[in-house]
Amino acid sequence: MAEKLVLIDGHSILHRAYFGVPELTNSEGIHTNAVYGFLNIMFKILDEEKPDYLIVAFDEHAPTFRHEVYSAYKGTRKPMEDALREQVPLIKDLLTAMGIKIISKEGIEADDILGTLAKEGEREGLSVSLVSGDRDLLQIASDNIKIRIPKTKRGGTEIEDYFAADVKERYGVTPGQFIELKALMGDASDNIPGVPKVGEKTAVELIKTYGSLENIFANVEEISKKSIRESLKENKDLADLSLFLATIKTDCELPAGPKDAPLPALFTKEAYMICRRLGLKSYLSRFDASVSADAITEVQSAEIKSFDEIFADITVGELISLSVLPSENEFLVYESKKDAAAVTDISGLKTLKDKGVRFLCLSAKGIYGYFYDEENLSAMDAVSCFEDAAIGAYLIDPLKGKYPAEDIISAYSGKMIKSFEESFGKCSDKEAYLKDNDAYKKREALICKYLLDSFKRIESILKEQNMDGIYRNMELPLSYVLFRMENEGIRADSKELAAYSSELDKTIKTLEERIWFQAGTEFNINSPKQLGVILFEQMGLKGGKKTKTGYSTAADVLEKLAPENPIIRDILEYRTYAKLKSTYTDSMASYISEDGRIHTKLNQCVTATGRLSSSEPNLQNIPMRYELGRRIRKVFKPKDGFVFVDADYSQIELRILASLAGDENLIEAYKSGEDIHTITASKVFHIPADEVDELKRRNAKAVNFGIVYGISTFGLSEDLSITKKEAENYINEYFLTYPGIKAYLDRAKSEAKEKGYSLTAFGRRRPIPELRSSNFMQRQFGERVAMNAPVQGTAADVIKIAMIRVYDRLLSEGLRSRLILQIHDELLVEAPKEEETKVLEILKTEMEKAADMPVSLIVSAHSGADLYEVK
DNA sequence: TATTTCACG
DNA sequence: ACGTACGTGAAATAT
Repeated sequence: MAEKLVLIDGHSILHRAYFGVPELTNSEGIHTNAVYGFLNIMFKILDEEKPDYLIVAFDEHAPTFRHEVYSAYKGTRKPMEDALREQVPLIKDLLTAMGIKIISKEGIEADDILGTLAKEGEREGLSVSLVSGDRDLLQIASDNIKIRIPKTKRGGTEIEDYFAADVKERYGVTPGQFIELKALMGDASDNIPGVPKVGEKTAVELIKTYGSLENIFANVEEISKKSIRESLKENKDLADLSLFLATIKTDCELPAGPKDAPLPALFTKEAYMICRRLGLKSYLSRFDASVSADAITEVQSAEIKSFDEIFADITVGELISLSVLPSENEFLVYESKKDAAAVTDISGLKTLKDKGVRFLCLSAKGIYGYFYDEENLSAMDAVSCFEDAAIGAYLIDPLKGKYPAEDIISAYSGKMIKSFEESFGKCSDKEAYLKDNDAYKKREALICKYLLDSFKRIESILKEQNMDGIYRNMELPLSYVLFRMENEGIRADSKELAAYSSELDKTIKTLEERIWFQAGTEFNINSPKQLGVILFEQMGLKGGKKTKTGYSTAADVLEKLAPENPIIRDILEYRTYAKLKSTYTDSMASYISEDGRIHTKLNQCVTATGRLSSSEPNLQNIPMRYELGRRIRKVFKPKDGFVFVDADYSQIELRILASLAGDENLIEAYKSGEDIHTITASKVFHIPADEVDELKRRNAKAVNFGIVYGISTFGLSEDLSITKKEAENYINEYFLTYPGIKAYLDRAKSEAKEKGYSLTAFGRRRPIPELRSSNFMQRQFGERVAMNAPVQGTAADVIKIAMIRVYDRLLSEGLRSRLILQIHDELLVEAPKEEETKVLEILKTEMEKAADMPVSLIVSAHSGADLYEVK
């Protein structure tokens, strides 16, 4: 086997990567998408080829990316974006740190460097792979030189490979003729003029007939089409020039040859440091443990000189270590651990708290349990000695979704902490603590020290951004309320769940048989892939490809096919039953704990808008809309002697929108107390309210909803199964009816564009980086987000305030009723029967007065004997 | 691990 | 010419 040489066209691949990978920045805000994409492509090639030699070629002067030349020529495209430009030195540094040979030379284009190296490698008996995004390089292809063109398809990188024969097959010309082809047809992006009037088709035909440019001109009189003939004769010099320009040189003087560039070790300490700084986490795992350990130790040993002095380890039970900083003894830093559940002795902690020690936590919700066994404090009082760095970091950047210590520290103190896995491998906290106690403590000490620094920074940023109030008066006390709610849980009847499950199972079996019979074969109905093949290939139903992997079999697609074949109805029904069984009966049962209750997690630092989320299990998506699923709700019951009291806001988001926008017509419509969708229909369709029929009301309702989502004609037309034209009319009429809404949405967009984020009425931020994306789709998405986030976010703020107030009132009035769930615009309380009336009043009052706005908030509350009854 | 589908607000 | 309504989480299958 011949030795292998891989050549990479540096700028071209970086350029491809930049446009192929969505915006990506590290904690310092440096763009890294192109670097990341470059590495993806490079490592894919290296893993595949395992070459013996590797060279990356760059143009000496970076900025002349092809489309910039194009812009000078045609004036239609933007100059290279800064976000791409700034990544050129980054990738060069990283490649250098990896020991990879980079060749660039004043006065020589990267194309020519690559051409020269490829031919030289071939002469030296190497098999050559030349990686570029630029098809010009195809002229270099031979039997030993493979041109590899990566394409960033959705779902990953695919590489097109061209040996000489492949070029011939694909383009019908040899690699050598490829140059002549280009000389004839020209290439705007390369400033190659070509011959006027000769386009791709003509050029291919000419080359196929005559073989070469020279031969074409020798026989130019034979050419039948007059305009082409004349143009060729007139522009021979242009053709010659184009040929010269299009030809890649293969005889340049270069500082090094292929054999001067043996594949280096790549995963060096220096490279590790750069990957870390750039936040290229997925590449860190490729580094040898010893390399990363070396790199980090260098940094950290400089920070912690005598860690025994500042580190004390309070072992609670045998599992938990808490890191304390005696030098700042008013603050104890606590990182909550998964194993924390096993803690038994909490006296040490309580003593510290009584002494006035304050606790900085990463999830305070997870540790309140060590301090409070009685409920006798208001939410605000309960959190008075706690801080939560994760909540702070979430408020500053709610898009991350996760706030581990290492990330917070690197973002707000600039220090680096090795990830747990890097330090201890794949194991639990407990295992690491036992196995390598010294290292474990040392790491805790570092986290402790830096987390405190980080939090100081977080506090000052919150203040700068006017979110200190939200942090201290809303989120922090809420974390305590959530702790109480999670603890309380909701009772679920496992017997009824099991009974319903087997009932569903019967129907599933029946439907399964029927579907298999109709399909004529047994297959997995749950597999969209198999189902797609059955429906669209075997049964010949007409379905457009909709997903990136194949046919879409989503409900809305199938719904349209329902009249075609009865199997569709059965499949849809099967899906409904299967979903109910797998998600809502079988799995729900596994979450019932010993107390007979389900303790969902109410996540406070997950959503981009400020809403809560619920998981393990998700109790915010228990079926409701259809009777079949809704029946599941009967298994959720209050404990004996109690009832459920449930209260929900009526159209909170639309009311908030009306208020934020200050639209007089919509505000007035709400003040009238009449049905808002009917009023809207009446105004939009210019008919009296009593002539609004079911359909018109439904359409108006859809527009109302659409507006809140950041309406698009497409979305509305899909939702209502109407044409885009009709949808557009609806929207236009809507905006004429409520001009204040239109003005507000425009303002929301432009302000968010200017600032880079949107704000709720309470000052919560949502950054919208998509608004500055170079991708049209992304920008459009950003605009919808800018319209929706203030509305959804303000609603989230309002109910959070309500939750704290409801919690406090239940407590201050000495009631035994407890908040147990929040479902975005709805609160559920478990109340002793005798407190039912009182709780109905408390919920309605506290929720309605949680915010005072031009359109008042209306809450309807009901009680019932199970979750089915209360709604 | 990613994708598809679908439950909710 | 694209390919879309906003916000979630979970299960199942495919990779």
